[in-house]
Amino acid sequence: MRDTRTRNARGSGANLRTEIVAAAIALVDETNDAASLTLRAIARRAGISAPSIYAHFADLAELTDALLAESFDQLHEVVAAAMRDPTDPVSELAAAGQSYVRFGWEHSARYRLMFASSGYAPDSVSTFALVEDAIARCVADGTSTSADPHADAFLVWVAMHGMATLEKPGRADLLRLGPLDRPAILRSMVARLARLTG
Amino acid sequence: MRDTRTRNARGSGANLRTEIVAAAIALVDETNDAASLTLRAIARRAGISAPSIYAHFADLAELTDALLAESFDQLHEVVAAAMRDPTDPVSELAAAGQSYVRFGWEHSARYRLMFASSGYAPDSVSTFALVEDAIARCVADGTSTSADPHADAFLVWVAMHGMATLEKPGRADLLRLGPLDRPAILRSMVARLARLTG
DNA sequence: TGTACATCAGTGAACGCGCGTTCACTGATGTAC
DNA sequence: TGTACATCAGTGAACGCGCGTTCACTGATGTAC
Repeated sequence: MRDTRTRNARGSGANLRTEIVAAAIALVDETNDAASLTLRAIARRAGISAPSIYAHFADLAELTDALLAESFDQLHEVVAAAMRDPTDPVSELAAAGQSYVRFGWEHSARYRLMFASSGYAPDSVSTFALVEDAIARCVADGTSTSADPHADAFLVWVAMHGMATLEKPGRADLLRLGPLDRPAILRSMVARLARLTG
Repeated sequence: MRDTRTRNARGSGANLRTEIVAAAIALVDETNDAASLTLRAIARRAGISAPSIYAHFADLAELTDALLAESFDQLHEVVAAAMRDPTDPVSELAAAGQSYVRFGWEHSARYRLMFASSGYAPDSVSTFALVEDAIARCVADGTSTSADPHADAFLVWVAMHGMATLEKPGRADLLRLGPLDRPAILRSMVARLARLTG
């Protein structure tokens, strides 16, 4: 790793900042453990020496902030992308839920870190808005009887968050639930909380 | 702390085990940070030397397991106690939800630790059963139209877990939700997911 | 009843480790003359 | 066109710290004779 890296050309040293954040994300995703996010481990992963990080971040906390900001951007983009395919608002809402929960499952430690300390971060507001808009379109469509899409979007979000963090594929038998149809379970939750008809 | 402690009488050295677990719980609750759970910090908090822990636990992991087991017991007892007061099943279900979520808020770091690594631990099954029974009583009562109390209890649980970990009092303004009536929000979620009537 | 002894509930010092951070430095490269 | 120099993108060694764990020990106390 350290051997293969070639230094950035003069004037483009800022590229390393992006590489460092990417290395931190790869590290927490692969170890699936937020505790492995140390400054030295991130540097090793990025193929640089530990002090090099200080040219781009004041300290580890600032690096973590950048990781979180990038992660919220990714989550928003994943959900927004999933909502582009469907043609009706009910399917959009379902796609939002599935993609959101999938992100939580696939990046478990990172997702938990995103919501660990600060409650829901300001950066999650834009993703919340996607859900709210979808419910509003369902109401306009006649497929939701929600009287308050804003409040109901919050309920849906809480449910998505619960699925993303509580349920981990492979442990279902503990509750004698049999093989769980997770997409169906999430659809049920979203349908009831967003007051979908039919 | 170290000064005030007097050693256990001969034959009751096992008492220290309980004290160590209590110290670990106090530590994670007060710092609200699972990373502060180090063997040395726990020993300091318990007023003993670090090596003393090894008489009762093979290593830090075993101590953490004991902390988690005790915490799941506490959560179960909190929910069970809250369900003893009400006289109708709908109120029982509401009380279960409120007490569960309150536990998550009041012991935030510890609650997250409980569900961090292993998904929902086997120890949570008994608490799940409390919810399932309450829904079944609602059905028998005619106050729920649930066709599958077992599956719907899972949905309710996911919602409770989501509330317990996502929503932290004091940040509501971020989503322009105004002052949130959290008990009412939780009641809405439970009512819709458990298919309560009226 | 007195005393030697085994047992129990701990302690203090030490180890090697990875950590965040600091400091003086190095070597390539664009720029001024 | 050649060369001195400033700048940039990093590096290597070192620091003090808290950590988990090991080890030899200490001192009180119950028990056997």
